[in-house]
Amino acid sequence: MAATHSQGDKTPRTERGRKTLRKLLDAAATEFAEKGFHEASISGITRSAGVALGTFYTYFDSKDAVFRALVSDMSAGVGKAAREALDPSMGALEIERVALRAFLEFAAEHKEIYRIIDEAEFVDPDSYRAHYETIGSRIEERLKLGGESGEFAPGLGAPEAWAVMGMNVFLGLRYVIWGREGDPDFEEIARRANMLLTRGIAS
Amino acid sequence: MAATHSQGDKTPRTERGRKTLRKLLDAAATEFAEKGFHEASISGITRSAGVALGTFYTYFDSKDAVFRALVSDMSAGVGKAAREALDPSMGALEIERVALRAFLEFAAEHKEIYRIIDEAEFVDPDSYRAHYETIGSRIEERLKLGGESGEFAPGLGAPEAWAVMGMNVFLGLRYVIWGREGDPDFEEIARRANMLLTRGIAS
DNA sequence: CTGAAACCTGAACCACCTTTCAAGTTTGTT
DNA sequence: AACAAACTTGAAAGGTGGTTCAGGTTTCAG
Repeated sequence: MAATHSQGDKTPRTERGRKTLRKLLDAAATEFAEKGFHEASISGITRSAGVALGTFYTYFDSKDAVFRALVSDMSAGVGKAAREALDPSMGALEIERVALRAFLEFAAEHKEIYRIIDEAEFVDPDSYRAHYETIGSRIEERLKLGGESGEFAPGLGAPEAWAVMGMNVFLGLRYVIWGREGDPDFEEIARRANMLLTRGIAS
Repeated sequence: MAATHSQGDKTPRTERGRKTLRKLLDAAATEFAEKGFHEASISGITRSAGVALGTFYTYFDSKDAVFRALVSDMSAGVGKAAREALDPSMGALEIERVALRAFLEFAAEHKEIYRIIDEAEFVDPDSYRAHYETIGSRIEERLKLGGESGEFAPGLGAPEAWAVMGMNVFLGLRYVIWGREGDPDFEEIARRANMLLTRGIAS
């Protein structure tokens, strides 16, 4: 998970620096995911990264800053995972099914995301909102495209996009983060959600 | 919003005590909603309630305890609102539409809910999970009932229930909490979500 | 009326953590 | 080799805010 931290004259200039930054980011992801933003401590992060406390401030201005860097990294990661799984040659419904499965798989490999994105609601509300609005817009575009091609009903828009996004997020919460023994696998979940999109739940 | 705090020998025994407890709970709801759990302070709560700092500990064991009391109150409130809006004589699809509209309206009147429930993920994970699992089960039951009556497809279960719940929650987030000028009204949102449930999004 | 229980008060205690900084070490370039 | 810039270090400054407590006030049953 690469660090694309936009601002700050804090970019490392030597190999050693880049390695330390990486160690700090990884440690921060773990620490925040395990304890949440407020319970997490800088000293915990630096200890787990194996560097001194003061080193942290060579790379980040504050606790908030490292959290923000993490949120934008993960947000970008989700988008990337979806984009890579998709292929414009797929049918519109197929695209939605594959996107959901890719999201579930990504979440399974990065369970931290839920905690970190969710906590952004409190620590960095703008990023939180931006995260969901970006994803929502992307879904909305896909729905509109499907409408134009005749595969979807015409007139679909933001409400349907947010409905689809909410569906996906909650299925991830239940079956990935809170997954239990005997739960259906991701393929099955994606199939059933896709069925719902295809024909609804009416008989 | 009544306080049904289960445990603790902290129940007030006099009229004055009951009034103070109420003031503290109301103040806490506002304070937590405005600032979030960690930014909120006991002294802020007591100041806003018009009592001394120490008084807080006459009624609650800790900051966590008052938060937990609030979460279970609000969780109960959502359930109550849905139950009151529903009527067994309605058709299965109609029930889902009305439940969503009732939820949106309840959320509009109690915007604190989103912040407080969401933050429970970090402060009181068990309550958070219990909240969604309770609601999910209730939806699942409705879907199964609809299946038996023939109005819904047979074989609907937890995955569909969580999909519906996610849909509802995200529509609330986008159109109630983050509502913008020119957004469709709740009736319209509920109608479109219901359309999705009725026939999906395929043409 | 009266006394015990309930309730209220707010200063002080205390534990915890972010952030700073001055001094030392390493890296990479000339 | 030699030097400046980059990097590291950890003690300590500086703040915050939850929690306690001893002493005062109010309530209400008897």
